[in-house]
Amino acid sequence: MPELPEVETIKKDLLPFLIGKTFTTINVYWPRMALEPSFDEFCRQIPGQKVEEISRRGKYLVMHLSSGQALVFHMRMTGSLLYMQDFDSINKGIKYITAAFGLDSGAHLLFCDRRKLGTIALVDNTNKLENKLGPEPLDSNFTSEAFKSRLKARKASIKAILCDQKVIAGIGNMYADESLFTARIHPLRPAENLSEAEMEQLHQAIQEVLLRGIANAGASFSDYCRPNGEPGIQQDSFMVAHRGGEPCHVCTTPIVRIPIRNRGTYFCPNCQV
DNA sequence: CCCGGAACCTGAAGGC
DNA sequence: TGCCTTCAGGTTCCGG
Repeated sequence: MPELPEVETIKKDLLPFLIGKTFTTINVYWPRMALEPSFDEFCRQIPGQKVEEISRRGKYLVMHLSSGQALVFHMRMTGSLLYMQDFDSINKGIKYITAAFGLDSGAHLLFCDRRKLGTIALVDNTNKLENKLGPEPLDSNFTSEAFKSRLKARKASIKAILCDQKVIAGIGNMYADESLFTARIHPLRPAENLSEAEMEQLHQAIQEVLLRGIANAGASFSDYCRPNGEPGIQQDSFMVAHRGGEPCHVCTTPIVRIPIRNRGTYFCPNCQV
């Protein structure tokens, strides 16, 4: 499930192949994924546009186009972007293609999504995106003080708060669990009850965990893969995420899985208090 | 504003 | 072997 490190990896992998290239064709096989503007306009306005820049905001991948518009991708749970030098649009055994972009280089960019929940929007500006997202956890302005102020008076569990994109952008289920393990904080603790020291530990843990995720090119537990089709290796470095029943790396206590907000949450009941 | 739960999706995994 | 149920989790919407 692509979270910040996975989307950052996709961005870095695509950059050298897409910058300066122009979309020549667009085929959308699952019309509901094209959110904005109308489906017809989406298909009409993209051909002829050059990719000038690619950025990431939270879990969103943003392609800045020559018209000044932006193409905003969200992978949700099972979406991935594949870059293919010689995709012939007939059938190469690639499954779950929901949209295919042709490029003037002859290559193709494929959006593949088993569960069809991923989305693409063609927007005039990213204001709407900015309005629903909190700060970037790896930006220099995301200070420990900024983090603390966002946890104040929040009664919900710290796990739920970490996954709230308006509090911090880009953290999802896996990296929230890893951050809480690293900071030795129990996921069910109400956010407002964390001590100053715990909030500082968690602030640092978030950055460590995300940077490691990026260095390892993301975690391929599910459908996520890099644009060249290869998996990331971060899943091998996770301490608790998706490791229910396995011994904790620190104390050997079995990792526990509980639901929080209907999300599987993994933690060490001995290390995290 | 804050919080929690349902809906959107469908392949994979597990039970019988 | 095969049918059936449950699970997976990011975002949006809705009700309290």
